[in-house]
Amino acid sequence: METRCENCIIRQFNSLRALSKDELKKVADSKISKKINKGEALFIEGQKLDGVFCVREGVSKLSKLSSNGKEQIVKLTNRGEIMGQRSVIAEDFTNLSATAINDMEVCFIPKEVISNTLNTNPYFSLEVLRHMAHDLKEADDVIVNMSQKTVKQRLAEAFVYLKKNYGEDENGFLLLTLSRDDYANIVGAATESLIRMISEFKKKGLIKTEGKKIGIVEEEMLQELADGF
Amino acid sequence: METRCENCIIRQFNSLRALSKDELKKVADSKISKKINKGEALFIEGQKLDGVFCVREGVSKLSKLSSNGKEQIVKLTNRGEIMGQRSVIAEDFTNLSATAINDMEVCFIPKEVISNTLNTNPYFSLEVLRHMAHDLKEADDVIVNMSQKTVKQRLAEAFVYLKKNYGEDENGFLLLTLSRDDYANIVGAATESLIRMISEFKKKGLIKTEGKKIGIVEEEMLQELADGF
DNA sequence: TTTAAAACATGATAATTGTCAGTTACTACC
DNA sequence: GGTAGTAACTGACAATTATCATGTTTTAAA
Repeated sequence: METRCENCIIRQFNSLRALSKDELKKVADSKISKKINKGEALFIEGQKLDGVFCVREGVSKLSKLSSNGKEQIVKLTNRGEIMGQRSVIAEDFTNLSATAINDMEVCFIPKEVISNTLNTNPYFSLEVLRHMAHDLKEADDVIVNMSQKTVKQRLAEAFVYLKKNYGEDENGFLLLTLSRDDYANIVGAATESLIRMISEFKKKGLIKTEGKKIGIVEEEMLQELADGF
Repeated sequence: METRCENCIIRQFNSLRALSKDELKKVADSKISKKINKGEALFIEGQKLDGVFCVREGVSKLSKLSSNGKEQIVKLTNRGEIMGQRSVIAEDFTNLSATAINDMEVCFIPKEVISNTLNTNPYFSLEVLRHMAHDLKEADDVIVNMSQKTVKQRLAEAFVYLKKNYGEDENGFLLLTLSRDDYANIVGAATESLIRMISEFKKKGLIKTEGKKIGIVEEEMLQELADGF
């Protein structure tokens, strides 16, 4: 496993690319590489974070418990993303939990390095700002989808999203395999309702399944469904 | 009306407080004061913004149209807030429309001034970052509320929020008067459903109404209702 | 390999919310 | 002061979604 950030291609995909050589060296010297197993938590809602996580490999879900005890998944992270910035910047407890959906490889970067750099390198701040601006826009979209679309539309949209962002294998099944429970927590519905909807999609030939695995068969029709015909 | 930013107290409440004297002077020299009448738009979803708005007086709603044509209100702005930063920072079209809920007084600040300052003053960037971090957290909360709470719970929460953030008059009516339509677009429900729920709350003595005006009678009970008892 | 636990699935039913159709009340403008 | 137009409201009904109960399959561990 590559241990020097200077040689790590992942950083090209996130705000760390704005760092100078010196700054990058500091990050590399202080960072800690970690392996997180599927199902393990990176951090939990309400915790104080001492740094951020840079995702080298694997996918995690960012979720939050509602007062009724149900989990709501707010976002899935991609390879190359930095997690926990919001909390470190606002010097606040995390408002979300992060859980590995498959085996992950992440680098933990202590907050001191991050905040020092934020105070001195405006290009880095700007990069972080751009990333956060993007997250905020996506969050707004999720709000609108949640409140204006039906569960069916949201599920159709989720399938299209998962194919676009995580791809599929040679047999046309989504590379990112989620449990039915996770699907329910993404679209914000009862697990039973969600399973029924998956059955319905399958019956209509929009998707195919093989155990947990789900394949997108009719992407255009799913997209139309998501948009409300 | 005060015309020099140097003397404007409003800026203490937003990221502009991180500006140096020189920077502040530049802002003051380039800014344009505007009055926006109730119901008028500050900007519209999909537009390219040439700057940001600093709210001196009045309240606006940030909303987005869903594909089915319904409006979803994502956020109400407070006095002192800066609007349009996300779009200017990301050099992106606005994803939201801003409409005045009552008569407003705002200052328009051209984007060049903002982006120059972002590139040179890390404290300003950090302030903007903190503000955006706060918005992002709130957006996450809204997502969870939208997907996990009932319309009744969301409405109860909205009433408590409006009282806390905008206060009430001497007779116990909310200072911020919204149309039933706006309420529906905040909680994400059909207008008829929302009106029915207002009637129900009134019948139960949780709120009182007088035309459009709404007064909070049983704040604790509303809060409990919002939390799911 | 058996067995317990978890995940997946389906049916029946109830609760929530939306839609359509219509009435009443308020507001603004000639 | 009449009238057009919009907002507020109500009823009846339909669609969507949650809940509870129960059975089946898959997974993982003893």
